[in-house]
Amino acid sequence: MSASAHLQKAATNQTILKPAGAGGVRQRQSLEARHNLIQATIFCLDKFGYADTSIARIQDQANVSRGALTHHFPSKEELVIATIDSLLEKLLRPSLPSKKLSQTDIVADLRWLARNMTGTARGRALSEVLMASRTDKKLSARISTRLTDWNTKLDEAVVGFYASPNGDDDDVRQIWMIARTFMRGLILQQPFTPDPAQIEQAINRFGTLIAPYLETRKRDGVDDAKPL
Amino acid sequence: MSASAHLQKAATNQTILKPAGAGGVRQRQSLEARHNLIQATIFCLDKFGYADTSIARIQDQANVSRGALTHHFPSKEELVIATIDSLLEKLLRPSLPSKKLSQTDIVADLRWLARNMTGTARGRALSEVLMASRTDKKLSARISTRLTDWNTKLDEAVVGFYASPNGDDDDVRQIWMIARTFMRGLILQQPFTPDPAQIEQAINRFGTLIAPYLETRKRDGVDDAKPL
DNA sequence: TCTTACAGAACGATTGTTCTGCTTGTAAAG
DNA sequence: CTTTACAAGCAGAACAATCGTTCTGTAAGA
Repeated sequence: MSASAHLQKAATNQTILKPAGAGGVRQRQSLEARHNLIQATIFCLDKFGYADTSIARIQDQANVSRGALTHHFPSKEELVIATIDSLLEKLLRPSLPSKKLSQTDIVADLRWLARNMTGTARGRALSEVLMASRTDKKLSARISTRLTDWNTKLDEAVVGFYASPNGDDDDVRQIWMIARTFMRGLILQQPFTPDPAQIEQAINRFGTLIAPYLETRKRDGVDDAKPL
Repeated sequence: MSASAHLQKAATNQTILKPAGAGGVRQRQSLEARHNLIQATIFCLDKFGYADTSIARIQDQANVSRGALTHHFPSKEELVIATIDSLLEKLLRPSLPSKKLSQTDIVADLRWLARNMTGTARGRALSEVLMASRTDKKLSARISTRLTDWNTKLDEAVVGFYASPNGDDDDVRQIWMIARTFMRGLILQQPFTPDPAQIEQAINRFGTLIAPYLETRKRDGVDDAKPL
């Protein structure tokens, strides 16, 4: 079975029209195995870095056999792609059952953003893949459209929350693109600035820098995803 | 017994002119080999990334034998450390024979900063090592003091060029720390934003964000290094 | 019965390190 | 200045370990 077919199958399985909880023992186990492998990949990317994330490490972390892994993901690249898909989906629509957008405190939103990008295993794992994709052209070719699409979706979500004082939505997009870039840089800046307090202060200060150019938009009461 | 043998062979050597002021032919060759190996390492880090920068690739790029490489650097870690030292030194004191600090145009300085950190092989190579050091604790332990020291030196240089309107030098340090973080983030943001023009616009915009909080200090005419 | 899900051995290629042997610059000894 | 001893510089084979992939065999749900 080809790799893309695998992915398509996994995607359609999620929207299968079956009674909740059912869906076959076989299918359920398979999806669970896939999920475990992806979680293990995220864990290894975060803990060992992209360079030292090997198939053996992942299968060891996921507690599955080598055969099971290669069955679900015929190559390492497929596993990485699937992991990225999982990362992007989770990072775009995080579970926030109780906490909502602060609306009034941009700095608080920035802190939330920083926490998602540098304070979680998912955020750090994505950074590892992003850095690797810079030189791995084969990987880059397969994820570039996903990343740009994701970025666009993010921009649209942000525009739904914030507005520019001069009314230009592109300005909002640019400000938040700068914010995201700054957050990503924190991962690389950390070795230079080991003091967490200094990092936090920088985040707060950055918030005051961009705050004058952002206004909170009137919300419609929809519990949308947070802007990342 | 073999002494006379290779002494006769040694007589076939061409006479080498000693360069005036240099410390021996042997030493010079050795330093040159080290330099070539470090340059090759930078090249490979930039082109192949940290994960795919192997000893074989480096020795191939530097056109030296495996024995020569292991002679100068007994382990890969030593080579990486030496490369980092070279990178930090070059990045702190770049050669700018004609161009000087603009003094009046902060955005121009930011562009120069961005070019040094993301537009050169050295800057990208350093980013690769920084990302790798996040999970490689052995490497991190060996370079952490170097990095923090380098960061401190950078801050001092920056304070020599810029001042805060409120007179607080720490504020200048913080602003430029934010600027450096933003620049580092550009490397990770690039896969999301492939359009170079958009990147450049973001840099310019970022400059306008921090410009109100920076004043150019009266310079003493010293041709110091540019702040990075 | 047949396909899916999995287990695990085997594969060649490549990793970084260690080792042996040869060449050669250098400096002390004559 | 010549001779000689020696360590530094270097070439390359050999090493075990690990890489990702491919393969055959087995169990079980559909």
